[in-house]
Amino acid sequence: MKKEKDILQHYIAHKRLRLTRQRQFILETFLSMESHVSAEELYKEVSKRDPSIGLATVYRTLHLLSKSGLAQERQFGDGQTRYEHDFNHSHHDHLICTECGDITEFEHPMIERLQEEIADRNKFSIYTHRLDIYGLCKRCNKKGETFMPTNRHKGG
Amino acid sequence: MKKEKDILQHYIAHKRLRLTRQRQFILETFLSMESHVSAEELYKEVSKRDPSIGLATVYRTLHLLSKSGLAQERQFGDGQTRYEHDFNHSHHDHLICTECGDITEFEHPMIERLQEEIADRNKFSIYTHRLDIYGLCKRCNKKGETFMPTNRHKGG
DNA sequence: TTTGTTATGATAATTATTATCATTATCAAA
DNA sequence: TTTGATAATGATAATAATTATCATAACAAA
Repeated sequence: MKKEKDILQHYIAHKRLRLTRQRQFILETFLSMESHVSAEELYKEVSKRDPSIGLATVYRTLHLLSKSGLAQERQFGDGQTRYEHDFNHSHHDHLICTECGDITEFEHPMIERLQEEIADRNKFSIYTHRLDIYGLCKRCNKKGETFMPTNRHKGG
Repeated sequence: MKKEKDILQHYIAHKRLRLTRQRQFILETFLSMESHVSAEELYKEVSKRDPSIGLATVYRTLHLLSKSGLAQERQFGDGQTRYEHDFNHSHHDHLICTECGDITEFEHPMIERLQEEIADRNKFSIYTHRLDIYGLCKRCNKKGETFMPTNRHKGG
């Protein structure tokens, strides 16, 4: 938290912006929530403790956090942009359950390595990447055991 | 083309829907274009040769093609849903240039294999997945050579 | 303080997509 | 073939997420 505030402060100073009460409070709230929040969800939480803060400011601050490296914008296909914590979080990928919406994070260095290999081969310089695997989580797998095939993915 | 039309026909019969002039024409046009088109782009192309076809029908038909397995909906982060050809196309991933928007496809069986490994470990059954790598393509890399760092990606 | 911005909140505007609805087209059965 | 039930269409209104606008307030430096 202290560290994150420093990062924001540094970015703000660098860009000659201003560190406002709202920005600090939105950052705090963002960090206190679990990752993958939408602007609307964050706004609701922020409003609880400070109803004076507007939705537009939440959107603006989320962009600011993205640019300063504290958050990462992502779309998981439900129509709204979601924001992940992006400081002191090593890169990770996602297992997304299409049944219950549960998101599990995982890391796999070897996959990362292979991606670099591909980038090199294409003279492509990687800025970031996303690997999302969609399917049924352990629990939902169990529920539908009788009629769910176990590996419906397309061969590659 | 023949095969794709058969698939659509089969799906339509199965669901007791109707094979209309519009649906056939939209499918044809979709297949004639490069992959990763948006509804708007497809509509524009369709309109050229048949201005009577409405935008809503293009949207509806794209959903139909998705359900029948001829197209796959995807979001690449530019705000609109894009549709890929999804018949007789083996699974592939994407290198997406954040500068010029160019999308290059690639395949890497080893990465696929590692994903299955992770899924197994989490008792997760894969339905599909997406791996998108964002960065600068060969050409854009060259353009900004003087001030673009070559590997801005975060370590995993 | 004053002064010159930048940020905010309320809300209008925009954009992509979906829903509505009167009219038309399809298709199976007579 | 006609017919009749109903699915599909086109035009457009509605929705939802996000962005722009703008008058007012807050900040930071002199």
